[in-house]
Amino acid sequence: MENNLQVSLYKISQECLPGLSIECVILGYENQQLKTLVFKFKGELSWSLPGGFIKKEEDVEEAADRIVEERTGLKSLYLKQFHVFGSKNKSYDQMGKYPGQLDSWMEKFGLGENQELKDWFSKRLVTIGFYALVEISEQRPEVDPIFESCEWISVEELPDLFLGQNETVKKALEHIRIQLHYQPVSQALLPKKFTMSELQKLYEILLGKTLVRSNFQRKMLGLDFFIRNEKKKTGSANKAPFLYSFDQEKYQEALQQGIGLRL
Amino acid sequence: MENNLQVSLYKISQECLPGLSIECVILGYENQQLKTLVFKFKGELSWSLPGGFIKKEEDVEEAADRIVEERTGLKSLYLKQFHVFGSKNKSYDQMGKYPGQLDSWMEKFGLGENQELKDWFSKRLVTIGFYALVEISEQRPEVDPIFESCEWISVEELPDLFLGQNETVKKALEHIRIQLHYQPVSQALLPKKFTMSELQKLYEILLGKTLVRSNFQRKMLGLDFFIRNEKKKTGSANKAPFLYSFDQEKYQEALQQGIGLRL
DNA sequence: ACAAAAGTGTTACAACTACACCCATGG
DNA sequence: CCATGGGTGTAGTTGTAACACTTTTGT
Repeated sequence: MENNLQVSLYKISQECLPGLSIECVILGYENQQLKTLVFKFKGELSWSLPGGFIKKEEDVEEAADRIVEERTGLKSLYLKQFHVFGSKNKSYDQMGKYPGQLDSWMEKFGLGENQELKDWFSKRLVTIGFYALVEISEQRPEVDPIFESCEWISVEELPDLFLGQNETVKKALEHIRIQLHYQPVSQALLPKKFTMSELQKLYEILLGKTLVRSNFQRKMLGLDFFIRNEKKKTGSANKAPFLYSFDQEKYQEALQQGIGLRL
Repeated sequence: MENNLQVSLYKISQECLPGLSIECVILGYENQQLKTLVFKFKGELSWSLPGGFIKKEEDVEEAADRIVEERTGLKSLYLKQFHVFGSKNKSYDQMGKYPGQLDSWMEKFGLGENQELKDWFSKRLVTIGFYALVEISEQRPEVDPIFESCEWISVEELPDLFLGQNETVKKALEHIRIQLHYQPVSQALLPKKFTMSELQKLYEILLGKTLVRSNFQRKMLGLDFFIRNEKKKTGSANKAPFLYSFDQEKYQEALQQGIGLRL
């Protein structure tokens, strides 16, 4: 195990571009909450966003795809870079609560005195932030050797992540909020078929305010890129809502122009 | 001269982060046209966006500021990263029309057989794209030793720039267009005091469509973040328009929410 | 006085808000 | 048949589009 880790890290330091990393805010939507996938370091209390490095013979966007896939086990429907974090102070040597922990960290994971690894991880990092939008129910996150576990946590209740990562999440959310009318955000976060209530809840969370149910419904359906499917059996004592899905062609076209709604 | 160039390039290769560059789309507004600053290589017909590298002890944003300042001679009012170009094929070895020109290029500029420089410039590049918005009338662009001249050229009439740079400009414009209601774009491109016509022309260019003068004026003034100043003497046979400026506080506040206008 | 551009008014129409009402479903 | 949540109707308000009208300025 420890050996495997050393080998795979060594491989990274050989195959990847130095000093340039990717960090992913993997967002999903579950139980009417926007959640992000965070990983817990082995034997520590600190949490981290999943990240990785870019192979020398790999496009940056490909790298992000690969990294998300390696972490969640499934291909993300929607992945987008949103910001470069280029503070001169950022490096893996600043992991955890205190700086200068690289030595003890390497020891803990049985990485010994490998100078190449040490050089690699003590480098200043410029990080490209991506956000991925996935449907939680479809994802089976796998856990890396250096991590103990992972968890979907509501973005409202995130613990302290190391270094700037809480800021990273915040920035990703800002970005998504602004791009809501230009990018297929709801499509990526919702299942193929969904009810108007589900769509509304998502909008409410992303916009941070409550919306009037009846008006929301008419405005959305008025946009004319939804397909009405069969009704959903809720199993509860109320009218069965219709399930809707996106009309790909019309949806994409509308996004191109920007969805001009006042919500 | 050639020696100076060699020294300064050598210095870059020593002081900067390898494989990571910055490219700037410096936009200005003049004669009712949106223009970008492009540089012409010495003795060649090809044009390039201004760019540079990030020093090891420098934030990425600082680097962008410095690079814009080095090129235009003035500090930009507004500078923002908008995209990372991470294609695995991008490198300075692909300069000009054909790949593999690095050797002849180095020879032309009297850089000789300097292996360190050659290594530096043959590396794969990941490029962070920034756009800068400046007021053209205030700028006095200076020209780098490797360039022959620079010019403000309308974004509609750009010549072929090398590699992906026409795409870079296009992407920057898309970005600005989407962010128009969330970022102080017009403030940065216009002089401190401006007329409603000037503002309208700018919007028309950014949005790519014509707007009705009278309605535009009322909608804008209705937003309530403009200050009306003295009238402008146009020197022509017509009514003198008011000069407006931005009420900083109210403008920023409105941008925070997003300016909810249908134009 | 005239041309040109700025600024204001007007009217019809579209969109949005708020709320009321009816409909379907399972207990 | 009632509680619950889905779906539609409507009146009042606000925002927008199109175009006409008035005002100001230099020639």
